[in-house]
Amino acid sequence: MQTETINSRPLSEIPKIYRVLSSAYGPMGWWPGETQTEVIIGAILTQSAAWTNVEKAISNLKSRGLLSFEALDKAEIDLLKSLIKPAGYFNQKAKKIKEFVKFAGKEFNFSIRRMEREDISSIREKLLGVFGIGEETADSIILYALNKPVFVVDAYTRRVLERHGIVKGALKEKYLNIQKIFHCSIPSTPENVEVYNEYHALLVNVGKLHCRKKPSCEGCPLKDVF
DNA sequence: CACCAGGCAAGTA
DNA sequence: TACTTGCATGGT
Repeated sequence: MQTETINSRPLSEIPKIYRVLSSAYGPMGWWPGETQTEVIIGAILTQSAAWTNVEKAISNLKSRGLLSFEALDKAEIDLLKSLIKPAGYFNQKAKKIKEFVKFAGKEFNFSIRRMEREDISSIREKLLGVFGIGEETADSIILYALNKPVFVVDAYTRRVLERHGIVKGALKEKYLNIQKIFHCSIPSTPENVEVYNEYHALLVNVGKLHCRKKPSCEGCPLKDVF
């Protein structure tokens, strides 16, 4: 047994936040994506981009039949750039997608099934070795595409924890340390995949509504709870 | 007009 | 290790 408290607050506040947000907003239905491959490509495209713009890019790819690893691997990179343009950073992201599918081919013979057979720490390490895949994107792929229990930490997660005084210095804290707080409170087991999925979506949602620069805490379900 | 969105890599000190 | 900067479109 290790960390029982976070800044002198009981660890049980993590699941409590989840309960409050869940009853306030209900099922969020993340991640939007018809296939596992689409979720993975979406995870790369959504890096520092608005989801509405990512949808346009994915729609463009889909209409050209470019949502399979094999097709993406064969496609001209300039075509790829033109199709994903709405998602922004298209030069960077086209290269990232190319590097990812090359990795998927070499390491897993373009098979998501083979990718799923890896255990979490192994696949996470491999993903982090791919150009363009950082910690959040790697964990998003593992959770939302491969359905394995890792908690995704993003900027909103940090802002919410910071704003409500749950974790002081959350904005600066290392990714794995923030993640550990959630893993210690809600164990990384297959039964909790749905909880991790929903929890991350709920944090992004409440963050968007109430945790931007201008404090608009009015109506926030977490107001006066912590 | 300014600001920012479900980050990351590369460069600098 | 700890900052800083470039990457780019589209909505508010």
